[in-house]
Amino acid sequence: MIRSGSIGHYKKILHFQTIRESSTPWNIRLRELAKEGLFREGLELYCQMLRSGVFPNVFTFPFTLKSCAALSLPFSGSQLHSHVVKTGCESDPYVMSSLISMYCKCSLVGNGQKLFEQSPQPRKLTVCYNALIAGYALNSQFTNASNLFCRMQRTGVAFDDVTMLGLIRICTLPMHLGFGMCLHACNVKWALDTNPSVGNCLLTMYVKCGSVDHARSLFDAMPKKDLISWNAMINGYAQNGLATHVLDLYQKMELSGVDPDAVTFVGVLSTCAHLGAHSVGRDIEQQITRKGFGFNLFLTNALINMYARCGNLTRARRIFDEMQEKSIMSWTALVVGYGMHGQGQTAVQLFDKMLSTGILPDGAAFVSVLSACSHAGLTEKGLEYFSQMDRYYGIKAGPEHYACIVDLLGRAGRLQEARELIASMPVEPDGAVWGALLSSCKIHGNVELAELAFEHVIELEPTNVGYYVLLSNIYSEVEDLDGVARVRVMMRERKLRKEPGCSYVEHKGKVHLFLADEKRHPQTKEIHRMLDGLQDLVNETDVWKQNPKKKSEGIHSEKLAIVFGLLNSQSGAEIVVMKNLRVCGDCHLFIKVVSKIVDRKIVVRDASRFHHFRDGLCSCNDYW
DNA sequence: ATAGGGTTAG
Repeated sequence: MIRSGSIGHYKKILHFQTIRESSTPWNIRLRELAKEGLFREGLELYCQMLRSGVFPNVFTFPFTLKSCAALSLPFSGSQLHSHVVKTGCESDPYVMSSLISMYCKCSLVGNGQKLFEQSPQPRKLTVCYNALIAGYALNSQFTNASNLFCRMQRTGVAFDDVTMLGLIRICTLPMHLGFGMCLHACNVKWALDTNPSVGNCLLTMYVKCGSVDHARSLFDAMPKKDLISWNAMINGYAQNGLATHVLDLYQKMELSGVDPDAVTFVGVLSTCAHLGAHSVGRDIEQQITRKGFGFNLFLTNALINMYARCGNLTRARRIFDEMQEKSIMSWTALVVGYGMHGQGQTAVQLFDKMLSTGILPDGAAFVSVLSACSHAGLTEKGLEYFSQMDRYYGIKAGPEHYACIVDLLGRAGRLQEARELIASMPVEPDGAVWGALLSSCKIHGNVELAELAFEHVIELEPTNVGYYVLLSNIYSEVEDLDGVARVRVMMRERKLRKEPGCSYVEHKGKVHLFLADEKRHPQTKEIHRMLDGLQDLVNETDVWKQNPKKKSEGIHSEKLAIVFGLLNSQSGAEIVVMKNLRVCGDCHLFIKVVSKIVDRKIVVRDASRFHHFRDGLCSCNDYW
């Protein structure tokens, strides 16, 4: 393995002027290694080349510099820079652009900039401008990049499609989307005909700005779609939480004969994780194994995440244990999994083990462990972590951490403390923070505080129907019918309709989605027949008759999903229903009784923390 | 034979 610094030892060799072996075969091998992504091997070969007394030339450095950039080894990179100077290659514009790019990718934009400015004007070719513009883009320096582009035009240096790629990349914030759309307008021809990269880059820009619809129309309009186009679109949907679109597009991709690669699977797996689509995910894993992608860190982490969120912690753990190189993503994904499935102790132990391994936690890692503590009722432990965040690790708590702690205190019944914590927050509380307080008020039946939390949460997220439903349920639990009516009026005034609640069950690699009163499912008749039968049985039981809280509910989506599960799963297997708890009404008692009657375990999992529902609801006919 | 650039996880 190459250590940064080791390249320096060979500098002396470069002084000797003897007859030398040709560098050509070495350069060719270097090119091959770079192409295969074997960057460490490439750098080792370079050292070997110097040891053998072979002189590097202008064809050598681009490959080695690329390796330093890819591995983010600025020290080795700057040593290569000195080799470039020693061998007189610095006057070569291509080597210079490689150097600029290397510095920028190692976050040393200043060095790249200095190099660029020091070089005389005639030597600054388009590639040099491109390298620096891309470097600015990589380091989110919007103004510098656009200024350099202006300067390029003033100086009369031609720009090309690669210049455009750099410029488009800086428009990933909604505030810059206007500029990006101008670039799109100017580049229609390139984007569509010549170079799919430009289209892919524009597509990603739209996705990152949240304009998925723009991205999709561009995608549909591209005549030359390559693998990366498909990946960009699939991952775009995945990042914006449009689960059905991801699976839909993935299917279309397979049909159109494009071979998915590791990047494709990362997006699809993340969607499976959010949907709890365990068997789709397992299917993907088999494909991955067949294709031999097993060693990709991104992919392995995506797999762990998928299994962990789907509740298959044994499998997630096994993949995790077998990894030779773990990243913070791997640990966090597993902590999230244990936390989600009620194994808070294990989550905490794992998090502590991560710390003892020397991995520094980041903000997201703390979110995972804090939420695990809150779900498992490990209140003190959670508060301890929270206090350590800034003190030991210098991580400032964001609203997402406060939301966890409010939830933690709230579940423990410490509502006043939760409220005081919100008041003391150095950052503005967001909807999730007040929402957590509101949910806690529902658990503990605190109407007064609920009203306060509701006022705030509605100000921040006026169109989030879930909160209205939550408050209405709080009122109805204390039989405050005026309250319920007030919420109804408020919703009507704001033209908000309660989104139909939805539930789904996974069966044989397909996700079957049900709305309340859903009649479009192919098995509707059977389902209703069985549901009616069950309801009759339920009505006869003593538990049902004696419970004052029973309600004459309508046909909840989860009832349909449960019955579908009963009809289609093996006898004895547990029925897992995913449901957006915040929007759906409850039928706990019904489930409890049915579970006794049919002697099956029925698990209802909360899927509402995933914002994927809007999408699912729109296409309730999709079974895949 | 050399350059700059597009897609990926918690």
